[in-house]
Amino acid sequence: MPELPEVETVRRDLVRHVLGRCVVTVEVTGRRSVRRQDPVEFAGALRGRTIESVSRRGKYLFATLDDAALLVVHLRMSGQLLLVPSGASTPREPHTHVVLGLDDVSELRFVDPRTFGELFVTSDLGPDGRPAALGALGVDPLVDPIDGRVVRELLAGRRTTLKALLLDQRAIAGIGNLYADEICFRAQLRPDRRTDSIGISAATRLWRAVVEVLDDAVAARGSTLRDARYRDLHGGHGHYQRSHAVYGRAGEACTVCGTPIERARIAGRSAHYCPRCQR
DNA sequence: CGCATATCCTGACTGC
DNA sequence: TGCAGTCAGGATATGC
Repeated sequence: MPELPEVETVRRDLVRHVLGRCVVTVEVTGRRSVRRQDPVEFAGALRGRTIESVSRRGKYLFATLDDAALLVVHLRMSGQLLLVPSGASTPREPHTHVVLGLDDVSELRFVDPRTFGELFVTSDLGPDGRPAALGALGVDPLVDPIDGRVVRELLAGRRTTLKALLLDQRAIAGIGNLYADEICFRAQLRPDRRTDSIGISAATRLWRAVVEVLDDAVAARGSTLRDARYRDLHGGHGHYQRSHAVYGRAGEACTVCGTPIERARIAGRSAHYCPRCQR
């Protein structure tokens, strides 16, 4: 499931391969993937536009068009953006819902079996330059400069579990279930630890873990799990799954102390942690 | 406020 | 082997 590192990997691939490309054709076959606006309006807003930059905040991708509108993409659970050079030769995968034909005869395809993902084009931007239609998005650990004071405010500002805080996109944007668990492990903090009980040194450790885990995962081009739901722009796998310490490892030995990794339900999600290394 | 739960959906997995 | 049932999760809405 694409989280910040996977979305960032796709963003970098897009910057490399579709920047400056003009959208020539737009085909919407999956209505659910373009559900915020009329597909005809969506197609009209894209056709003839050139992609000038690609940015990201949390798990949202934004492609800035030459008329200053934004193409917004969220992959949610199973969405993939695939760039296929010269359209006719490569058969479309099942669940291909949107196809953008580009002026270099490549195709940008949106494939999404579970149809939770979505695309839309908007010019209605808030004062922060982000689409007004999106809910509040918190700090992006790889985009926003952040100091210890901000981290302590985040932690003290709510009485909840660490896991719930990490998953709350209004607080921190980009972390999902997998990376939340890996971050807690790296920070040596239990996912069910109350945020208001985390002191200054642990808070420092936590933020270092957030940035390190996400940086490492981006360097590894993200995590592709057994279900192979995440692919990069060219259909390739990430390999950060090889570095997972806890996620998906319930019952297996902790890589540090050998204690079996436990799995519990925290904040409505499965959580994996080492009961010995994490306090 | 915080938390749980339901919703959307399909594919992978589990258990009989 | 095959089939039915369960689980997975990102964002959002709603109820307690």
